[in-house]
Amino acid sequence: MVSRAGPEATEGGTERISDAEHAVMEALWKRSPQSAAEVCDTVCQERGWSMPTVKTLLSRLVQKGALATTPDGRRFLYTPLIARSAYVGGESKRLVERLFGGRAAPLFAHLAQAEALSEDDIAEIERLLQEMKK
Amino acid sequence: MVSRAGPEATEGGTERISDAEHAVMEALWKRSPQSAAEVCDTVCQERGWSMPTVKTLLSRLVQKGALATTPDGRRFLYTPLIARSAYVGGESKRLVERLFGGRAAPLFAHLAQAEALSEDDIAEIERLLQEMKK
DNA sequence: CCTTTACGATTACGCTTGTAATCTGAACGG
DNA sequence: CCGTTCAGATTACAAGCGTAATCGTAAAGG
Repeated sequence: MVSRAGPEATEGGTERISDAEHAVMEALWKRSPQSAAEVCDTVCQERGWSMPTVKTLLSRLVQKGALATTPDGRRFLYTPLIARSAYVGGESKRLVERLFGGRAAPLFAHLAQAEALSEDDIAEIERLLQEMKK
Repeated sequence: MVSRAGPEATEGGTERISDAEHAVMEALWKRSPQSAAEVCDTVCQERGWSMPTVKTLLSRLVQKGALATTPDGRRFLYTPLIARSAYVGGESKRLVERLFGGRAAPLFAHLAQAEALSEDDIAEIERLLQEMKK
């Protein structure tokens, strides 16, 4: 094939990862490489999917450049090409930008107000703040 | 009509608001009520949309129960039915859950690490923390 | 060898989203 | 009264997504 006219044929992980795809990525971030069957073991149970679904998602992620495949006998092993931290960072930034004009403090205020912060969270954040000030 | 057989026929804003729809909501959160034309004035410029697009988004939002309409002469005025803070809270929570296992501290750590926190942010967060501890 | 099986690849299909054109009916100008 | 115009409503349509069945083929077992 190779004739795919995608805008970023040769590039690393740029295209957006969907929600379902994200679940698959999580499995592979936890451990990699894994075969499709192994990924399914994890994910199919969590989300009630069937094998074909996982296959599709894996393929799409490969297409998007988010996963690499290594042949292993007659099957493939999948490995993430983008780091979890990069994904998480990107998503967080998107949210902060979309909802809080790019400022993180309002996000924090919101979480605080919504009582989405546990005691532990607060303690840890304080610790982080201390650390940052040094 | 009232015959909408959605799972939450009588409820406030439950259904998910898409990205494009969100832009429209923002315009109406900033000021409301507004007519379609007024919303378009704001949004069409920001996002390069045309009037019909805005109309569609407004309709979908009404369908979803996110906007109310008030007849005003031969047109409608649109008013948000869900508060911005509710939306923002929901989205934030979704993100924290999806990406950080529901704990906010890791999100914070991430933002800190990514240097997405300005001096001001940090100062304000400290202030908020102080307040919360009281 | 030939059949079963276990893969990845291909195809499918309905839903949502982004973006918009067209239709229809009411108001307003003459 | 009648045509023009300006609303909302209806329809459109391609792309992305969630979910999956089917196909083709290579391995593995008898």
